[in-house]
Amino acid sequence: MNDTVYSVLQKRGFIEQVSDEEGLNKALEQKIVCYAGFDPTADSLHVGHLLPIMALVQMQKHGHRPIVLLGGGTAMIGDPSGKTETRKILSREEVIQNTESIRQQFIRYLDFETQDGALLLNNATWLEPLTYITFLRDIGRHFSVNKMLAAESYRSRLATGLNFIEFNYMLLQAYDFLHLYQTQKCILQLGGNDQWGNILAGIDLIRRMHGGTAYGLTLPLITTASGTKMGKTEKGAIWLDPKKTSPYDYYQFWINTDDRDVKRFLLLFTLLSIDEIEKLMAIAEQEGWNAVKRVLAFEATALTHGYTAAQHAQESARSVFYGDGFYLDSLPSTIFSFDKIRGGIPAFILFADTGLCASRSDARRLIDEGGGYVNNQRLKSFDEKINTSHIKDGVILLRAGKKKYHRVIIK
RNA sequence: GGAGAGGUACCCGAGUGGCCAAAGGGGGCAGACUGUAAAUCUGCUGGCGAUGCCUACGGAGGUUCAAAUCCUCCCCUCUCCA
Repeated sequence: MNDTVYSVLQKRGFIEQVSDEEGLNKALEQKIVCYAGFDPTADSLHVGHLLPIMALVQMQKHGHRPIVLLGGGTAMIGDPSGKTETRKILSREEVIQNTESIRQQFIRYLDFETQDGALLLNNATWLEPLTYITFLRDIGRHFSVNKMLAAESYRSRLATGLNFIEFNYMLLQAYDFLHLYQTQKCILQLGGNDQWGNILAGIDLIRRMHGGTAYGLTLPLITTASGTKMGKTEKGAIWLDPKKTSPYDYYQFWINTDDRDVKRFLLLFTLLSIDEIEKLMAIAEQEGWNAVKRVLAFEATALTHGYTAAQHAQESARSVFYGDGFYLDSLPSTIFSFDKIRGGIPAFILFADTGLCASRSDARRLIDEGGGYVNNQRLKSFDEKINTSHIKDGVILLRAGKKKYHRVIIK
């Protein structure tokens, strides 16, 4: 007997809370339609979105129909859940633009082509035409303000302040669920745990208006073993768009996973079977964690950027960390003219101009602290001149600290 | 609408005329140690070819030799009352 989706999701660590475990299990015996929403608040998805995506992937893998709901309408409002303060309201143009660029990114993960394949919808389609009075009468009357205020996502905001526009977010998300229930027979919503209240509101609305039954399942908030929110680094999010986070950096992000997180991440963010993952754990015991982290990084990169890009990233990493690392095109790089360095250019200016350092002052600091390298030779002074003698095969290899490499291509 | 409190760097938060590019903590970066891990210790953490100059304590003006600090107006947030 094959495992059901539910038990797979459970074993892999996808499940935080379920509205009605027994009922959902029963419902999952048939093919169902489920959805997860993604608000286009930026022009790319990031690693934080990966969990609901992978959950949808697992659903599709097990024969169910996933809907990707782009929040072109809800993004205009701004979800207060899990946020400590109101975020700035995006302009219409931004939302539309973001929606377009995010749309493309889902194609990698889900199959939208085959019959009954995944669907991609935008809630702006039905939210924008709503009229206020009608909405209040039809939908608004089903909501108890007392109940809403008791919801964690709002309660935590009462101290710091909650704007009325945000207060409405729950209604809109509930309405989305209702709409998908009516038009697509969608009976399950997946979402982050901070969405729990919003999801329940949808289930409730469906019951009140149609006497229908729907389910909700929330995914755990993924924090790393060291306690930080996953996928956020000081440089900002790890994006899924290769133009914003290169496949090489993406691969490096996964390689740098904390030992304690490796197994969990393999289960959540790769499609390797549970058996295979167990085997990898045995390998970690014998050969050390790096071997297994390479598998994690490769699999995760391949899912997001494709097999070839993952291979390139892996080769670059290997060459840079274990070889001389010169010929690798997937490292971040900048092209400079020969003229620029002909007369010799001070190292700190070069570091700043490539973007490897945020400013010249930053570059001076880095080099003063012994963290600046050219061709893997540590620089002694920030104004050391870099000139044509440093070019090897048309490239000067810069390095900041232990891991950040940058190629300067001289043309 | 009324009364009160407040807005300081990436975040929290001290500072109530000069010694303030602004204590302390967190975060981050670098170094050492390592396994491209974790933990620990040390240094750094606005910009500028730089023992100095410029910009910065919600915004705009003003007082002063000197303003994060005092005054005026404005904007925003919170608490209580309506």
